[in-house]
Amino acid sequence: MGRPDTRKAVIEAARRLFGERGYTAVTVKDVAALAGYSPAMVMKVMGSKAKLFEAAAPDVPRSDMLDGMGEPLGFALVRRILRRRRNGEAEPWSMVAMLVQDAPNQATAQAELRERYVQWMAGQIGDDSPSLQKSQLLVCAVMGLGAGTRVLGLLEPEEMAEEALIQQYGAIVQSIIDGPLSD
Amino acid sequence: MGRPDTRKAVIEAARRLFGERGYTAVTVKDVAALAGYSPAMVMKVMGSKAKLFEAAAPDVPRSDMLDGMGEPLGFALVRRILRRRRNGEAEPWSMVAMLVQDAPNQATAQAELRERYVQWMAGQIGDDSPSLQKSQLLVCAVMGLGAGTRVLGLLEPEEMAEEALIQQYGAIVQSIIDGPLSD
DNA sequence: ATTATCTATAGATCTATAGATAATGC
DNA sequence: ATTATCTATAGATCTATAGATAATGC
Repeated sequence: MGRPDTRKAVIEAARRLFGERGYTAVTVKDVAALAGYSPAMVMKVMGSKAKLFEAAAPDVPRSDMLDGMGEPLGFALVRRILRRRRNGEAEPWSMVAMLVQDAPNQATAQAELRERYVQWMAGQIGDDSPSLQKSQLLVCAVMGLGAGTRVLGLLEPEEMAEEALIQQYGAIVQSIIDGPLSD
Repeated sequence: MGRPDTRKAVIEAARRLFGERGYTAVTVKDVAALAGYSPAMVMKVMGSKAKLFEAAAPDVPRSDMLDGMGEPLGFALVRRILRRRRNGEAEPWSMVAMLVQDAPNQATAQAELRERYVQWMAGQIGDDSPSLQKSQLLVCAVMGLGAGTRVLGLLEPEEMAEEALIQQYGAIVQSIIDGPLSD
């Protein structure tokens, strides 16, 4: 039922749309159209819309932990969010909450996304024994900036210069990283 | 068409439900049931579900800026969020993003909620000339904690002691308030 | 012959409206 | 007589399935 390619294309289309609009606002028809198939085909290869959602858990922010080096992580994280805003790119951090709240199975989505984002953050810190507390605090702070800027439209460049924002909010994020916490 | 009381009861029920689940997940039938009327009555007094949503813009966090005094605002904000979690109460800060993203008219909802929350925060600071930058940064930081704890389930008491969290995240929030910014 | 894909449609919701009934005020 | 409220239902979507057709492999 469906070549592996079909399945892959469907999941990829779903990942993109769910990541942009959440679960409910995206219809099977939308996903099918983007993938270039009929809605029936999507159902056949995935079984249900809920299963499609689970298979298409949206991307963690790009693992480009490489770029922006030379700058401490806290500042780099903020800078990347503002760069995405400037370029009109999607902002994963602004969608996390909606993806959980709108998911067909909230508990599953919460566990999945929570784990994913916290672990990703721990990996970014790159300590020998990265503190889970630190990672979770960072997720809060970064998610707040993502949602504030992209969902509420706060801190637009006219209201606060990008560089000033990077310095101030970056310092906050960095202070969590440099903080004295351990598990 | 509907006594003023009816309208009030409907809006109150809607405010509660929308504040808990967002727009799409709440049906006119749900609101009607909670208010004690038929769905048709809700439609008659409000015109449409979208108009009902606009009339029922969810509450800003309780204007209990009074309590918790003796403690600086930054810590008090964090403390209140954790108290609501402990008591199983609704967390407005965790719903802001979803309310905007899921609204029938995103632009309207964004403008309305943005203004509301930023102004509320400015009022909390209580400076003679409260900085809008500060308020917006605070909204980001506080919203991040609300969403992180209540939507993603981060920083549960077993993972980080409440008081320690208040001290650390509270210090962050407070540092924004005490910071050198001005508009 | 089997697998991939589509068309057509059932069944479930949901918003919104039309028209009937019940309650209230004069 | 007018206002408040309900029942019944139209019309629009949406997910999911059944069954038909087209493509592929032997």
